[in-house]
Amino acid sequence: MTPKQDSLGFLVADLARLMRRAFEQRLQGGTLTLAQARTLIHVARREGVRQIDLADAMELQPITLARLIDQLAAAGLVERRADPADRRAYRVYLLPAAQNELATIEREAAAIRARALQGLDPAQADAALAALRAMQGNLSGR
Amino acid sequence: MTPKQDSLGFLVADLARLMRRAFEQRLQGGTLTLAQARTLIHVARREGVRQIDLADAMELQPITLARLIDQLAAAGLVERRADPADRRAYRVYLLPAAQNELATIEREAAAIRARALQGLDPAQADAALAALRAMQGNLSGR
DNA sequence: TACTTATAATAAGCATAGCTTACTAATTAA
DNA sequence: TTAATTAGTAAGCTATGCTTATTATAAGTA
Repeated sequence: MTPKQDSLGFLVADLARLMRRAFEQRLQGGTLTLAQARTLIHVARREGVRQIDLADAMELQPITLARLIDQLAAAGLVERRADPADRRAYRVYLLPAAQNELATIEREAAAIRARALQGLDPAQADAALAALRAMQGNLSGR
Repeated sequence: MTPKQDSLGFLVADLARLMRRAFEQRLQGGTLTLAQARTLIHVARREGVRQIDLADAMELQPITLARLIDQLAAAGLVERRADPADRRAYRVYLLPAAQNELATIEREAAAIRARALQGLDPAQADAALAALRAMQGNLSGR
């Protein structure tokens, strides 16, 4: 209705809420929340990573990540193995059950992505994604 | 570091978190949270609106909005006035103190926006905003 | 008119996602 | 060998939003 002149931040927050809602609806009955799914994907991308490095890559506080790993471990999707080189640290690995979940996540994410990008031509969509990544870079770190 | 091939949903969620963090840092010492600020802006845009209509416009559940209005009212920024035509309903109005807050919100939002869009040329930034709005439209309501 | 259904707001209570602060155990540096 | 740093966790808080149920009022229908 209203053209919504939300400034960037509010627009992004809005969009994140809409996407989260869509994702949760699609994963209903599934085991994972959005944050857990995101974590699982990151683990898959860098198996054997230490928690501290994963927290850094995901831009979360270590304790926040520790809880997420707890949940994934409780769900039988990942496991912690002692780091042979540092007795303080764990390394995080996927368990076999994770493959199914990863496939589901990617499928549902693709569906939402398709719906969100409806009506945008591919070049426009690519440009938008690139711009989003640039913004992410601008705001992260520091 | 990593080029981050996050799929759209995760990317947007990520960006929302980064922006929220930036906003909270900037409003530190101020009175408002992000959701409260968003609500205040919407009230300013449609003063005298009924809660149910505001909830609809903001795509929130009525109870969620009611709480936000509670908080803004407690902070002395808005007030509920009985709807003369419907004794079940309230209409929401700004109080004078809101002007200051609105100015602050817009200033800080502009600063974050500038930082996020650093390095993007204006056409690229405009295209990205348009794409975001299109996605918002695609995912909202239906 | 009387009855039923729908609507505006709220109450109670929960879930998700993240944080700060404080602690333990182990590592590294002085 | 002490001092400082680091990896992980515990406890508990905040912010944001939800579901379900309740109350009061409006509006439609028999």
